[in-house]
Amino acid sequence: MSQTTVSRAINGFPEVSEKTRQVVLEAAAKHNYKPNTRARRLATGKSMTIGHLVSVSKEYELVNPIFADFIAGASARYAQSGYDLLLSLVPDEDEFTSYKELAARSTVDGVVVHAPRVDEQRIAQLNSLNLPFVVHGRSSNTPEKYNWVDVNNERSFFRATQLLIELGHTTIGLINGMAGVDFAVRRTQGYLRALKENNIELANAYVTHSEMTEPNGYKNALALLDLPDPPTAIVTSSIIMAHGIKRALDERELKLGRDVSVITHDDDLSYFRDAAAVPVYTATRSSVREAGRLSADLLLKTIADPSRDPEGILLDADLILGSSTKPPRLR
Amino acid sequence: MSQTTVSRAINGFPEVSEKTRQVVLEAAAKHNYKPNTRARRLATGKSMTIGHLVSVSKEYELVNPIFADFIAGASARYAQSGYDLLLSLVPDEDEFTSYKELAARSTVDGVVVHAPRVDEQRIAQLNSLNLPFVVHGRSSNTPEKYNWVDVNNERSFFRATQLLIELGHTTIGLINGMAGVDFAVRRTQGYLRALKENNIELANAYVTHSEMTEPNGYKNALALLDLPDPPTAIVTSSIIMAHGIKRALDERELKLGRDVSVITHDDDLSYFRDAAAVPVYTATRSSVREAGRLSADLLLKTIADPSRDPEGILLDADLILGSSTKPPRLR
DNA sequence: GACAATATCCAAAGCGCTTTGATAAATTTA
DNA sequence: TAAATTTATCAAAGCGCTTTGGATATTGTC
Repeated sequence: MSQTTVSRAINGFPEVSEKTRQVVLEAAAKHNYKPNTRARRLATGKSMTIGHLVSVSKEYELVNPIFADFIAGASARYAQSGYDLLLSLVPDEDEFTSYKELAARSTVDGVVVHAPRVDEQRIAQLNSLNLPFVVHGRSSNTPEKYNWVDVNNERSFFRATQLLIELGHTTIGLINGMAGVDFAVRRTQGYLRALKENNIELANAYVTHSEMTEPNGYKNALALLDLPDPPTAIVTSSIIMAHGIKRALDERELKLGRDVSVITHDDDLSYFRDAAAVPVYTATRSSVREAGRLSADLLLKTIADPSRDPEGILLDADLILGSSTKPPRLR
Repeated sequence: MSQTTVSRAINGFPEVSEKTRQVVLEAAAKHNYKPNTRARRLATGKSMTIGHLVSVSKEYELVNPIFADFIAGASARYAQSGYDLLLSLVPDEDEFTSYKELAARSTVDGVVVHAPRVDEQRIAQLNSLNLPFVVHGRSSNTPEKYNWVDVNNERSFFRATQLLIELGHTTIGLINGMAGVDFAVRRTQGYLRALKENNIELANAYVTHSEMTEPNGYKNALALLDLPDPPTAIVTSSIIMAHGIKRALDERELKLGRDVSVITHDDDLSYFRDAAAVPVYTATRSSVREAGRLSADLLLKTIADPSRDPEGILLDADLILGSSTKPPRLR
């Protein structure tokens, strides 16, 4: 039997009779034969691989735990379509070089861009490389067209802040992610808009920016509590920071909700699912795993049809009421 | 200039003169030429890829956040040696099938096995596939030889429990990971040995097993606190669970340390680094990122020389004193 | 039953590199 | 200066598939 027939039988082409196909498949099963990945990729000219480059800052050396859930969502879709997932942690200064290499060597058929900044260089660069990509998040100051999947950060944080104001809070802190990262900027905008619409003016010191770690949540909460007029409510960008905030409140013998209200953004991470009937934290919730799925779908569609117009998918976070928000105590 | 010369110039073979090499390299740089990954892999017969299969249980759908840090450690080493990292989340019932496929198609040159069970089937299976691998963890009941990198879990939890006993605690709970997973079993053994050596007998109810999530830490802590004779100290397997335990203590208006002592295992996750001068939690600490690095080194060595005898690397966790452990209060 | 149409199958080319074995040029040795 | 080495380069084979363009066998049509 010829190689051609075997190849067609295995890959489901119609040119081969059902009978022959069965014979081939049985023989393949018997010898545990599977077409060699490397040869197949060379012959087809496709890498059948999606790259996820996660940039790691030299100073911080952090790996954002939301990647685990995002990738879990994406990975399932890739598997369904026969794609592999290539994960690479690169020092952030090497990031574009890495993309260029992936493209030049054609190691991957597409990439996902994580944590875009407000003025994200990578997007124009990737467009010029002609490598299909999807951005998880958006980049406010980037005129280019590109595929993206994002949460409505501005609106979410507007609503969160608005809710606190409606409860009677007027001194509200924001413990946000790193300055310059797009989602953090949009969240600050939403927070500021709510204050403004309610004629509340607050000093810049009520907003902090840092990597979203537990220790940073703690440290920044203490800083806010040490202000001359400490906030009675705090909005924060991550449930991990919320845990740090909680620790700061404990240390100051303040009770979450009663003494200080907290609203957090909740990515619905599998290890921190706040799924009680009444959640611990009032939260703007949006599953990052779902975002991973959608990003993967979008990328696979773009790879299948590269002439496709870039698309943006905007997810709306739910505002979930928990027990961490109450009206402010009278002073 | 012939293909041969170009190939040799780029890959640093000595058969080409320095002058020619420079000419080639300059031309390559000018046209941004990089050898095609697919073609190179087919020609060399190597995939230059390491697979990490993370099994995801259908019921839980959890992604252990320690993978993020483990992989961060491993990824750096792979990059140094020119290897790519293939990440695949597979439903646990399909796991062996996935390994078999990777081997048959020779998609990867080696794999890392995560979260081995006490009686881990995958090890014998992988040995039979002749696919180089390293286990992160060990498998107590597996007679096979294999490469592994593990923490001294038994000893760590023995020391942790011993410390609590020395402080005067006699009723000590253990909030552990899933039953059957090797590290959890060894930790229970260490805990039980310390109790036994100090002639302390406790009912089975003082040990709980579950996925290491925050909500499970909370739930299991409440269960322990509801026992007729509640523990004055708790040992737990993850800093994420420790946060859940803390929440349970808050709810019961018990103070961490003063009312209930807690010792946790601390993987030194980048988002939960407990690095204050006096850490919040007394902990058995061992960097999972370092484990990732060591696993990668071991795997790459094995791939380079497949006849190499399997090696085991045993890391000792540090016992770090924090402020979550105090002598028990008098009742 | 002759011819067209269709269903099956196959030989060979090609994917873009690495590597082997050979040749030509430069250098050393006698 | 001729022969023996060494150095520098190249032509061609091959990695294990997919795919193209034919060839052959089968079926259908009038």
